[in-house]
Amino acid sequence: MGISIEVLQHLLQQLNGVPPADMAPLFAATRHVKLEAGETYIREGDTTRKLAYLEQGIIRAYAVRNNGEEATLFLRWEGQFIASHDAIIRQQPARFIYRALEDTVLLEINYDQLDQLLKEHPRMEPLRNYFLQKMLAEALDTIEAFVTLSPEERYLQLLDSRADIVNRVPDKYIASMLGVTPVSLSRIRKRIHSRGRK
Amino acid sequence: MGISIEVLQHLLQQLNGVPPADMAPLFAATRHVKLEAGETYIREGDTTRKLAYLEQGIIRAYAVRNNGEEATLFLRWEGQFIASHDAIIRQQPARFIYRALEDTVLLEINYDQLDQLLKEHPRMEPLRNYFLQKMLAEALDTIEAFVTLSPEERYLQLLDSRADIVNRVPDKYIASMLGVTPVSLSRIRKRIHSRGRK
DNA sequence: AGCAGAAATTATCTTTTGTTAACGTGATTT
DNA sequence: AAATCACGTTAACAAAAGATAATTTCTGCT
Repeated sequence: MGISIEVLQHLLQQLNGVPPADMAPLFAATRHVKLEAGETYIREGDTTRKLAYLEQGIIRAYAVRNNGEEATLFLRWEGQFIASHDAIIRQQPARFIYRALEDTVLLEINYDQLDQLLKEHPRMEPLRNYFLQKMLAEALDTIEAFVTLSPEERYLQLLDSRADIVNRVPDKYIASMLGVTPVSLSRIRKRIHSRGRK
Repeated sequence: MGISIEVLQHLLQQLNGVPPADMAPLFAATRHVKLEAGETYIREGDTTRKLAYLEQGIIRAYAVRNNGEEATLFLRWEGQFIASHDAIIRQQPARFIYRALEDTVLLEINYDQLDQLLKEHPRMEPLRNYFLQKMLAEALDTIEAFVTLSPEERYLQLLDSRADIVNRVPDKYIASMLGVTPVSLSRIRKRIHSRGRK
């Protein structure tokens, strides 16, 4: 089924006691976007400033390297926010590509519109803080994993915390997110299994 | 010498046209903190919510692993912001330690005070957005480097962009920030030099 | 200047990862 | 049903990194 819009509404209410009435103009500015599996949401060079809440599905953000290889930066799934970072944070064309791995439903808002809205309704600023902080916390967790854990440990951690996501996503994307090649991830899995059997 | 407070003031003015007069209460709530080289700014378990602007010096944030080893998450230097992430973002005791690598001068504000201030002066919200976005952008860059570059490439990139910082910081901290051991960084350096000579 | 401790390098050996290519397997298409 | 394609696994070898310890170099301090 996925996570309904009510969850988001509930979340926002909790944030800083923003009363539901105040949120009407916000939701009025949003729209639902449906992506098919494999469809691109944001492409390299895009300058549109989008912020979206994932109601259903998985989106993969990846960079294309000089040699043509793709490197997955992160995955986002239902209940998380996704934003065109470069455009929003740096006023710069997107360096990354955002593509749906499954059929995906987003609740999207144009960031410039949101900006305007927050100027008129400063009471809702906690919303912006909320997703910025959430994305920052996730990013710092990722960095922590890179400096404190081996690839194998990172994979085990991911399995532990998000086994459902790991099973929904092709291994090659998991591998590049962990900073290793698919071949290496395959060996890691083999090692884990052979140890588990003993 | 370091970067003076005027730079910060100037920065804030540019942010969203916050008039200087509005900033008086903000600066009234700040205080200068001086740290000696080696002094700890935030220790593991701390719950104080601090946000600081680095006027001079370098601070290292690191985690202590189960085996007692330290893993450097990041370095921050003059002109950057530093915040007790766990306390601010997650309302959670700090998992990381922040320690000055050199004599350091901070312009510090208590985050709860800032929160209060921003409620009274919503015009200054862009300040909060600014440092959140800046920290997020940096974190995403770090993640990008981890998934797209080898340790050697990450080191070269760091040398390229921040040679001054690399030279001010012991190699072992640089190494753990890059996700490798000091021994390995030493070999990387050797490889680079030997290639450079040819 | 000389000493002590920390930091960096080097050496040796083991483990892991990268690279390339071959092989199986399951899904999709025609 | 056959062919195709993408994905994961396996193999073989090269390159890099981890672990440990010895050694050298650097730094701070008295």
